[in-house]
This record gives sequence, C-alpha cells and structure tokens, in this order.
Amino acid sequence: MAFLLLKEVPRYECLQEASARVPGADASICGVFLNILHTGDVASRSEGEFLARHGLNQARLIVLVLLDNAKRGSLRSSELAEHAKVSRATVTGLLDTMEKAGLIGRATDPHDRRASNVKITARGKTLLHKVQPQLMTWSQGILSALSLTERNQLVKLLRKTQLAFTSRNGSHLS
Amino acid sequence: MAFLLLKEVPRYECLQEASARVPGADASICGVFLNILHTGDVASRSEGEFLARHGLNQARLIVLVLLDNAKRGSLRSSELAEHAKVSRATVTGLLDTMEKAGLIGRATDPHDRRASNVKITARGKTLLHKVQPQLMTWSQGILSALSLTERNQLVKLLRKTQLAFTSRNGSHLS
DNA sequence: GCGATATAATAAGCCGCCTGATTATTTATT
DNA sequence: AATAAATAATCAGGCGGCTTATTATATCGC
Repeated sequence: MAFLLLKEVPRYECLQEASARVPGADASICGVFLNILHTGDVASRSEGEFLARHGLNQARLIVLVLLDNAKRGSLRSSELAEHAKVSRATVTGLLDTMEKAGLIGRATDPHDRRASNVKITARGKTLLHKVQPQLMTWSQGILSALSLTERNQLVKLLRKTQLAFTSRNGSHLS
Repeated sequence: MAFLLLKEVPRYECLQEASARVPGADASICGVFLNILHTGDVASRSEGEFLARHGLNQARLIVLVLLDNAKRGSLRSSELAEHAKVSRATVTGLLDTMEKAGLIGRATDPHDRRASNVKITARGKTLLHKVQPQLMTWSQGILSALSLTERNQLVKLLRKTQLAFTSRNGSHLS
C-alpha cells in the first residue's frame, strides 16, 4: 500500500476535491475510500518505523512469529510463503537476510533433500520476545484513543468493508 | 503498505492468534490494528488491479489528476512530489515512464532554466477522463455495500484513528 | 528400472519507492 | 564582478516486493 495513496492529508484532500468534479461522483463513497487508504497507510508506516528501531520490518516480524509458534519447531520456506502471503521467491530473500542477521537458521530436510527446514534461533526468539510486548504497549498507547465501543464498531465496519472488496473481486464483476 | 501486512485473512488470523499468547496483549486493540492494516491493504490492492487494466497505478493516476486540475496548466516536478507526497527522485522516474507513454510532457522553464514545467498531454487527458468515471462507478459498486449511515460512522472512526497515529508520532513518545 | 511430470527452493531481472550525492542554474553577499 | 549559498532536477545505489525461469530432487506410470 505504501506505494501510493495518501501519505498525508493534503494528497487525499486534493483527490477528494478533484473527484468532486468527476461526473457521477459520490462524495460519501469517495470519502470512505480515501480514508480507508489513508488510515491503512498511516498505520502501516507507523508500525514500520516502530519495527525499524529493532532492525525489523513487517515481513521479518511475521516470519519470527510463525516460526516461534510452529508446533514442529520448524517450517519450510514454502509454508512461510503461504502463511505470510508472500511469494516463495520473496521468502528466499527474506530468509537470506534474516539468516545473516542470525535470527533464523536453515537445514536441509533429511527426508526430502529438496526442502529446507527453517528454525528460529535463540537470538531470534530473544528479539521477538522483546519486541512483541513493546509492540502491544505501543499499539495500546495509540489505539486506546478509541473507546472499546468505538473499536468494536470500527472492526465491524472494517470487516464489512473487506467483505465488500473481496466478494466483488472474487466474482470478477469489477 | 503492500509490502507487508495481511494480504489475506489467514495471515492476520494467525497473527491474532499469536498475539493472544503475548503477555499483556489486548485482544480488542490487536483486532483493530490488524483490521485497519488488512482493510487498507485489500482496498489498495483492489484499486491497483483496477488501474493496472488501464496501464496506470496509483502514483501515475494522482499525477494525471494534479496536472489536469492545475490552474496554470503545468506544474513543476517538485510541486508534484510535494502534493503527491512522494520524494522528488521518485517523481523523476515516474515522469520518465509517463513521458514515454505519452501521458505527460516536460519543457524547461524559460524563466528558470533549472526547472521544468510538466503538462498533461491530450492523450493523458483522454485516458484520465475515461478512467476517472469508471473508478467512481467501480468504488460505488463496492462501497455501497455499506449504508450511508455506516459510511459516515466509518469515516468518523477512521479520522479519529488517523489522528491517534499522527499525534502520537508527532510527539515522539512512541 | 526409467522416462515424464511435479515440486522445493533459488536465481535473474523488473518495478516502485527511498536516501544521499551530483549537476546546472539562480540568488545573495561582499 | 566574483565567490558563496541555495535550489531544481536528476543520478546512483539500496530495499522489498513481484513474475518467470532454472536447478535439484521426488514421485508416478509403464
């Protein structure tokens, strides 16, 4: 998402203004759309900045979380790709970086020599267990600006919105 | 935002589940955070796919919109960078691509030969005026899944959320 | 057992974004 | 007028994502 829309209010205000001139425009719809994009972007960038202070980013964090929770103690890179919803090729690069940083380790599977088992290292666990609670505190500090009622309401509306996008996408009516 | 979080539901469910095990975690906060990221990502990707069918992306669209609305008829690349909230270097590359595609033109400013005036071409205008109404129809088709009341409610909550992030960021308390 | 097919991971190369350095030009200072 | 400082745009190089080969290994069917 970062690659475009609405890093800051001005951009989306100018789009809002521009859209008013488009024939058939619905101000309410435009407003929702732009605010969804803008809010997601703000949240994503904030989290990214938070994680960068620990040498992490969102993709690396999710890999650590997945490996830390793995029942078997290890996952294959293809499983990581699938659960993190990132291409396999991307995972390869991601793991290269993380391996260099000592956060994860790779070992060829003895039963299937095409595959490799990816494990979180002690160093990775330490980092994760330090960062995760801080991330919770951080997000609580921010999102407690909304009351519990507001948060529930927001989640309900967001879920409905997600559904609207995905069902429309799935049916290819666009 | 695309560069990480929550392309699909599985990913964010697994994060939600994982966060439940973190000491001090607040399920309501986590739920809001993950849903904001997920919704923004879904919306951004959907729009990206829509625009790709017309050879556009979000950054190129905003450049066209800005140029089309420019009172003077042209903008400088630095102005585009500022309004689109993208770095100047990024705008240079963006304009290179768009110039090759015949959507915009560049001309050195006669009064300040360091600067160049960027204009939308006839071809660019044609494309924009074709795509913009389609984009409206498309987003209306999706977001009319929410009632007017729900949309108003959602925008109100999103604005409050944006504020929570930006004010926290601004004060550097993290 | 052996050739065709499938699968796991990686490599190669593109795109969009970034930061920081560079070049050309203008403006300010003395 | 001449040098210093500021400014506009671009270039160089990095990162993270993607898709499309490529390589090694497994498996299926005859």
